Amino acid sequence: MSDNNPFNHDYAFPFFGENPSIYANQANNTQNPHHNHQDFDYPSSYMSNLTECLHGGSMDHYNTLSSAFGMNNCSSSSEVVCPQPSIDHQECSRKNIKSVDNQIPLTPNSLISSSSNSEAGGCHEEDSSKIKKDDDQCELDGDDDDNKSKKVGKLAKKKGEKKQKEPRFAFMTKSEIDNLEDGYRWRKYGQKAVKNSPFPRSYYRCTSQKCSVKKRVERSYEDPSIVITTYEGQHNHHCPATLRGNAAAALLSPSFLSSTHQQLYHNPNEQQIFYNPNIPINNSFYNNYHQQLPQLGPDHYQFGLFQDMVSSLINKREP
DNA sequence: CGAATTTGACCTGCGC
DNA sequence: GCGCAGGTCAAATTCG
Repeated sequence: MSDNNPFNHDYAFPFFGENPSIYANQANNTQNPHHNHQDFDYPSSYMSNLTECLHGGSMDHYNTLSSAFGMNNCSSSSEVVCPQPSIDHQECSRKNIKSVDNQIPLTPNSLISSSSNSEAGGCHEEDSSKIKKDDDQCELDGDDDDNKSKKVGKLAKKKGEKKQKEPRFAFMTKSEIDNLEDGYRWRKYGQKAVKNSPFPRSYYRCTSQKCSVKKRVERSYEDPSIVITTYEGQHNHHCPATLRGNAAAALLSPSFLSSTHQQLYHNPNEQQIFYNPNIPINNSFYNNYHQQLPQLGPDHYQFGLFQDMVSSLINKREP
């Protein structure tokens, strides 16, 4: 696993600014009517496509979302990145972390490279795994280690059957909160130390029956204020906790926005537009705010720049 | 007391 | 084949 640069793996990052200087003016301009986050003019394409993505649609929705984010050159991508808040990194630091290397791996190559069919259609990967492990268990008959064989029996999968990776959808957000309230209910099933990072990665599964959607939450070690959340799979049910059963509605609900908003204003250092995870820095944003942005031209505010930024963010690591 | 989280062990895949 | 890192399981623990 030598390459953790998501851009080398079909990842697609939507354009969320990260360079504080870019938003400095915006942040300090309390007179700006747009400074009130609740008054923001969220691009409608972003909203609708996000809704589709979160709510489970076809792969086309991922591509559509990419388009909404101005990532047309990544249409074949199965992964998209956006922003969103989550864990308290101080809390992470407090926790016992086994290994301590680090690197921010938004991901394993396996994501992209692998392909098969066992997990499609909400089929749990454990199911196929169990089959193989059961086979192994048979082979191990007579072994003395009952616990081991028991455990092994639950993890296997059929020989020659590769796990199919669900499309992933990731968010990068500047936030002190790690776990984004997205309207769905999640159960944490694991936490792992990330190589070269002091911050662990948490694994969550949707608690709804028959829904195999997973989510990973990790914090950038380069910039601890940045949280990377990755959704894998698509919900096969309605959002349990909200408005019109719409996940995006939940994500963008007044309560969520206001809580985010409050959080931002409680921290003077976060009075920047970037911190609101619901605002994509795309063409719409640029068109609306370019007068307040550094005079770099629209090209500098699109995919390429963000890619470089995130690449360095993710790849920079000490030897 | 049931649900959720924590955490060590184990599995899988990949690079060397 | 081996070692490493990511991902998952499940018993133990904590929480509400």
